[in-house]
Amino acid sequence: MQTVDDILKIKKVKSTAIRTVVLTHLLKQEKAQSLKDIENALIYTDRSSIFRTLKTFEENKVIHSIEDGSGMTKYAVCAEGCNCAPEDLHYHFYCTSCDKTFCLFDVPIPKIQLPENFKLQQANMVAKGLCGHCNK
Amino acid sequence: MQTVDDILKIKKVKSTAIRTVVLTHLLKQEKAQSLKDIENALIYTDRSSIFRTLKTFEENKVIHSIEDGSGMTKYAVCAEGCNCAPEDLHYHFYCTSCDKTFCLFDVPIPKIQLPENFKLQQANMVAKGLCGHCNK
DNA sequence: CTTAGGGTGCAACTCGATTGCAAAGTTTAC
DNA sequence: GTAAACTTTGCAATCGAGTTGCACCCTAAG
Repeated sequence: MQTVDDILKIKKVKSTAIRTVVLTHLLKQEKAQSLKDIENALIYTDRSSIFRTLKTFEENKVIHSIEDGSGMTKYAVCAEGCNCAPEDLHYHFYCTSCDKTFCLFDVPIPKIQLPENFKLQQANMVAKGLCGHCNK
Repeated sequence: MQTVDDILKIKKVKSTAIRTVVLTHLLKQEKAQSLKDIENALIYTDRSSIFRTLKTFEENKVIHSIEDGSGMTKYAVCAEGCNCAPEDLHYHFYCTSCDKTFCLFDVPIPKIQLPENFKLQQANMVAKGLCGHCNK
């Protein structure tokens, strides 16, 4: 199993205290986290440092960001081997009740037939509704 | 063909000057419009009135909103008979070059196999890339 | 040790979204 | 027709996520 430092090394991101803490936290989550979630979860709090850490991670494909329509960008660790290319996409599910966003790795995204000449670069597929926990 | 007032009547939204102007404008567009787009396009400008008009339209299923990841919510007129239910969904395509959002009415959205107990209410499917015009 | 450069903390700012409130317009009851 | 009740509108102010400027710090190279 990869350690946090392994991941950073592989993705060529210098390991620092904040980065380790943030990545460790993200790895523990089953749901995508917003900047605020992270800020609240870690006793350490400096928005901008966490923000820049997330940007760095994103640029280096350590994590990917999700616009789930909640108004806050959420972040989740990329699966091993993910290049954040269209082929690596997966659906996200946003629960309108508990305000959590899940990565649905197991649900394949079909090829989208785009109009002529359109070029797909990436996609943001978010289904909304009630998660298993809230749908009772 | 439906007039603006017909649409408002069908959707049970009282017709007012602003509403007529905003809806007329939206009907003329081939791309989804942001609040700012509308503000700029109409000589008349009061952000909050347009904003509230859009909210009213959305609540009454006259238009639907799209989070295309550009940071601004975009709005487009619902197709006739649309109830904004999962069955009425369509993909959106956001062009990263010209910053425009298109509704891809012709591309069907396959049924998404959600995890057990999850309940789909709506979805926001945005593909990003280059539109036919920018991909040259 | 000294310097260069990236990383960090703090504070300030941007900008889309949203709200409070009073004025204007509309509808309803009498 | 008129007054009361409600809705819509315009303006100004606020909110909050995201972002940036800048000074300080820490590390690695010379």
